[in-house]
Amino acid sequence: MRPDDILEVRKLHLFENMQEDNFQAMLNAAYLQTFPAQAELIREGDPSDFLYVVLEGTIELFAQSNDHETTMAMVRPFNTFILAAVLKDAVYLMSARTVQRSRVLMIPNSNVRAALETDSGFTRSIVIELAGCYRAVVKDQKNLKLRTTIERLANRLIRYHKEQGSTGSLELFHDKKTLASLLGMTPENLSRAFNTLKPYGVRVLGNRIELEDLDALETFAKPDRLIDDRSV
Amino acid sequence: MRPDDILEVRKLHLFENMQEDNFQAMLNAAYLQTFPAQAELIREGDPSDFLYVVLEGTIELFAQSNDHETTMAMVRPFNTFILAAVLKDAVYLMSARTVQRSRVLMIPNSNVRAALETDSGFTRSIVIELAGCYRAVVKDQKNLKLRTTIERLANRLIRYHKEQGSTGSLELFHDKKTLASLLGMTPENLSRAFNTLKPYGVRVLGNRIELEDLDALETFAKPDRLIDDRSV
DNA sequence: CGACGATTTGAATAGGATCAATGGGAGTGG
DNA sequence: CCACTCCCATTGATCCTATTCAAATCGTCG
Repeated sequence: MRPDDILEVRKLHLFENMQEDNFQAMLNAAYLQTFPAQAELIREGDPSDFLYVVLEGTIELFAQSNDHETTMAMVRPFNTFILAAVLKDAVYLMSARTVQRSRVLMIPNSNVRAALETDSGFTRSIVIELAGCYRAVVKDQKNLKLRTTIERLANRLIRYHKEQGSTGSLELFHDKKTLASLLGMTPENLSRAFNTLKPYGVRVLGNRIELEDLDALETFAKPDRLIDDRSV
Repeated sequence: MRPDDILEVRKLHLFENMQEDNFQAMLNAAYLQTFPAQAELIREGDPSDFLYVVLEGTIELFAQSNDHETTMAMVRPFNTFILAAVLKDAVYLMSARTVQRSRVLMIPNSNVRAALETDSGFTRSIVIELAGCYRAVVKDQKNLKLRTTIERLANRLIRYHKEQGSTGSLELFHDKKTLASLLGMTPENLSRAFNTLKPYGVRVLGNRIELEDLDALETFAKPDRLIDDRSV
């Protein structure tokens, strides 16, 4: 692993409270890998072997059952995925593949659990990270059960817009197909949903979306901080 | 708190790895309360103040937004709820009310976090508990996104049947209205879904459901251990 | 240029929601 | 004890959202 990579990883929330020697030991056992787009990293049902930390790129978490497939989440730097499976030493509940070329830190299962036992700073970080993951899924579920598809799209646009600096326009960092699945609808429906939002100033230019009347869109979308605020 | 209550609490997974003096300190600060049916325990959006452990009865976790309300989960003994909010010292994402008269242990927020710092056995239990909660919600979400309402009902019946000892019949421990909301459908639709399952041997007798042809039902439901098995 | 996949549009359908009305217990008060 | 009420559950009819199927368009890449 390159020295600047190490410095970068060291600064992640997950590791910042960790003792230096424990950190070194864990890093020695870990792999830093770069995957091309569309690479399958893990498959649901397999026993967990690594904790993954996304350093660059985008990872799609998805699940299948019954001949259907759905996108569960998109993981961006600098977040982890599949943490719960590692902690419980259980099988993965979701599969993961890269969307773009991505750089990923892979920490063997046993090393994570060893560090958990010996390093209380790390344990604290893990607890916070895991609690954050839990709350994210709960928000997702509220989103799914309490809103229509169009409301979900509107609120997602508002969220991405804010995350990208509220410049009046935003970039979708994944396919519309994937966005549709993430929001729990079909691609055809997503396309129609965009049309429905046109009167509220939503303009679609490929992967770039312009929000020309944020007030109107927010009035329609009724954002709810207990669903949409990632920081809550 | 009565001595036999203390013994009972001591045996919970969450506390069994805790040091005796830490356990005593925590219990001294905790409240053991009995609530009548339909009592509201917490409201979403409020800052977290207690970690709750259900000792007896049933608690409904629900959420509201946009004039709609949905049941997120039913918590039965001996599970905790609202753990993530306590750990992050954040506001609750869900509200909670009793379904039946229920006995609940309430541990103040600060005591949970103090014990987390000082007792590594407790920390380990918390991590496992939280990871379990996370995986439960992920399964719920797969259930919602990958199955139709009828499939969800069929698999839920199979699950309850197994949990209650596979005797050929099962008891719903909550209203059909609540079950409908939990499964993400309307009460009217639940009623129709039961009718649709009649050819597979599902007989409804008030709160008691008899499964007269489990094979047929399972063939229809296609249970998936990565969704339906609570132990995975 | 041609091929392929992604996106959009259109038409038909299905699944589920809503609205309305009825039946059925459980609890209440006379 | 019985009538009354209220809430839950069921049933029917209709509406609406979203899916499916089909086809056209667009853009990208070789």
